[in-house]
Amino acid sequence: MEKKKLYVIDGNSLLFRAFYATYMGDPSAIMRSSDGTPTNAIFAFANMLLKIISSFEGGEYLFVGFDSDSQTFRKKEFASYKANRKPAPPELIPQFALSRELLDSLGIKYYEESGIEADDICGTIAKKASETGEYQVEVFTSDKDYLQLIDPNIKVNLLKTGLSNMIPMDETKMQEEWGFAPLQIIDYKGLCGDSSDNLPGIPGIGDKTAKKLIAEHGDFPSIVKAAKEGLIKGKLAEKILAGETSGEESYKLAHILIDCPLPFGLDDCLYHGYNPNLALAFAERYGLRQMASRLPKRLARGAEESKKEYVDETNIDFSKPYGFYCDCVEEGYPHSPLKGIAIVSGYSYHYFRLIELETNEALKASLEDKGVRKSGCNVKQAYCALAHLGLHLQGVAYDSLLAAYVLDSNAAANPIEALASLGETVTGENEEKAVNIAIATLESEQKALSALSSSSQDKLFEEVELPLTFVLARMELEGIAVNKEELLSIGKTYIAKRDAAEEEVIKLAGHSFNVASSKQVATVLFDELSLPSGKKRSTSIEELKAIQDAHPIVKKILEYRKYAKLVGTYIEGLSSHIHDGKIHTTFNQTLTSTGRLSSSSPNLQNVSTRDEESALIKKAFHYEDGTKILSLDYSQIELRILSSLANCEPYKQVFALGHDVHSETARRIFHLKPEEEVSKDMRRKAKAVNFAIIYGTSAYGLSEQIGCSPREASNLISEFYRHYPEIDKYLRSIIETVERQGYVSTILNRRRYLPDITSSNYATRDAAKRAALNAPVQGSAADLIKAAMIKVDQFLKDNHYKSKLILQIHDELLFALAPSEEATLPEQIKQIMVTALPFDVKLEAEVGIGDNWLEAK
DNA sequence: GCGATCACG
DNA sequence: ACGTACGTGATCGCT
Repeated sequence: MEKKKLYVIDGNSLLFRAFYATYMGDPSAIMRSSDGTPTNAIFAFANMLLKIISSFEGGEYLFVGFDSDSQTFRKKEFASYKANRKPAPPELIPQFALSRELLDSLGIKYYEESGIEADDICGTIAKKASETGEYQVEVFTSDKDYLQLIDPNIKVNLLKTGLSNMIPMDETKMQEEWGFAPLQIIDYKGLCGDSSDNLPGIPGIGDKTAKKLIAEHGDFPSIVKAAKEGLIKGKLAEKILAGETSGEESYKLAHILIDCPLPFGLDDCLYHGYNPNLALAFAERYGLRQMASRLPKRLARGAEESKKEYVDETNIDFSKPYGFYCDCVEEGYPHSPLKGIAIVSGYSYHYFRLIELETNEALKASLEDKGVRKSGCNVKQAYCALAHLGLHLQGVAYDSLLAAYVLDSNAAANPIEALASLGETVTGENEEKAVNIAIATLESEQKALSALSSSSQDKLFEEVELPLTFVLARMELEGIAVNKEELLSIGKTYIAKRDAAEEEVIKLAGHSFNVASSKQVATVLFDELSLPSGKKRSTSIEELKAIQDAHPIVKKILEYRKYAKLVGTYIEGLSSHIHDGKIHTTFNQTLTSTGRLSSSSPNLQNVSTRDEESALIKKAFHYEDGTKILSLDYSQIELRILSSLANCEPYKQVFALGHDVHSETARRIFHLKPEEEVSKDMRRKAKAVNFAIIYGTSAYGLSEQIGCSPREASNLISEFYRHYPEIDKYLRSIIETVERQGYVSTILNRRRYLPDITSSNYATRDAAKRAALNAPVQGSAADLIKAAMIKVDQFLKDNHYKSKLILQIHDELLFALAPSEEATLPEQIKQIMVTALPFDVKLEAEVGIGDNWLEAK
């Protein structure tokens, strides 16, 4: 029989921890809501609670116990009890009341009572549950007294530092760490006391002696008895007898009550989920944006209070602002046909089916009227869907999908989850769902816009992401020309080579098997041919390259893989997306956590380019009417941005002088004299060092990359930092920032939240650190090219150029270039690109023009 | 539906 | 002692 789960939290203990974990020693720097109320402890406390309830699957019990501020029996009986305890810091005091509000808003049961302490309440609840035998109890506290509660049904999670670093203690762990049973912590406290509670214990007895005495005599009374009877000798006995009274007092005080009469039962602790309206109102009132975005939506309870009634109304006034949602056959796929459009104006709504839309001139005119303010969700898809009907969507001032993404790039990429992150629950199917998305979009608008403005992200939203969505829509609609016959003819040579390689592999193996199966490849290589395998019997490129000289089959397998990939993904994959001579990709604008775009169906951002033979695929990308391909590529964009963000003069100087950055890094880290040449190998290593810096340095990773010892790699990194100390300083400040505020920012205030930065797991936390180091650089590069795309698009439109922006590949823009514009346009676009954002470093872009994509590079 | 592999910046 | 560079998407085999 599965046991029920009960989580018991010592509220006071955790609030103190939460406060100091986010305090940083400066009262004026403390996190506050807009009205000045300190919220740092609440922020961390909420995160901890949300982490716990996010793991809930239903049927869990959760309870928080608090100290009441008035007298407790302990204080009454012992004047000195907790007398030395510093009063709570003034910034924490208002947060005690807030914590109750927080729990109410999350629907979590809590209790406090004058005269008893949190540990007695928690102890009583925990033991009550344990005694039924039906519960597994998890207690959370930083107070070691709680260890006495441990039994086969109760675990105590002791918080070490901060809130996420905790040690789960059970009977076994207790024995290992303390050398005695849970209940003996009381005897221990009687002997040693507890300085934080001002309990003296027996003066002169410390940790070691206490443990020894407990091991020899068991409990506190027996120890005193032994001393009296002369079983304990000398100075130690004297100390025990002299300190008996104070020890007795400490011993008594260390007992946690487990039988307090409480006016509620275990059933009242069953967690039923939270009311999203209450929880979001709380988060909004105190500016706790992260809390809003982290509320697990599975646990949201249907809002009890009656919502304003929306009515289905065909007669909508299309001249007033409205919300809308274009309902397509396939959600998120812009080329998918429109089924209908949901419109919400005031408290009226209507779902216009395709046929109703096509015959409603007022609605069509209004969609194209830039004077009518509209709020949508996934406006890029709407723009494309309407464009297919010949309608030019204008006047959109808000997109809830984009707003959710700007507020938190970890928020989901689809409408339902994005709206959930904005606090709107969307239900229903089909037409009803479309209407509800439009309603939720309208209802999310005010709070999302004010959240954007309070996080200084309003410009990013209004001037970058929203205008960009229309640029992307037009790029998707425009597509790129690809000649299918040429693509397939290039594919024929790949197929021939793939099949030849396959035949060879089978021959060398001595029997037929599926070469495309890595599992079967592993069997052949490692079992049948007994070739040495790296870890985990991996057959990845790196592992195979390492053993390619051991047997001729290995190179043939690599060859097979290369051509199989080209045929499967690029020849067959791409040609299936060619319609009427063009490929229309989808740019996902709300997917990546750094701010980059991604491309899918098909992905045109990963078309082969690195080796010549594979890059031939790009030859098939060309126009039939003389239109050329123009490619503009930012050079070393991430390194330039890093030098600017870090304000590193010597590094910026490399770019200002137009020097080769990898060679310059090589000169420095290998201590070359001015007249000495940079060897190819040095440059290769220096390039790897530069990348290691952007990706978050790890000496081991770098050593694997360049094939040297971790020691040497570590030296190279140190040398880099020695020459570019500002970069060292900047990267350290990034870590400090993410640890303090939980997120990092780009030049345009794009944020990346990294909740894993507080993980108790080293690898998880370390990965979060590397992501934090990379995000401002990768994200600012994304900001730059997005700003450039909007400006270039505007420029082409303003000057009636025929050339069109057709692809973005992170640091590269691809255009369909009208031959008549070849002479002047490329340079003008380049100027726009290198000045799109004011980075304090010289930016460069390489221009390439050709009849096809390969030639343009 | 997921892991392994490999394509890109 | 840990585990080992950031961000993506498509295809395949396998369960």
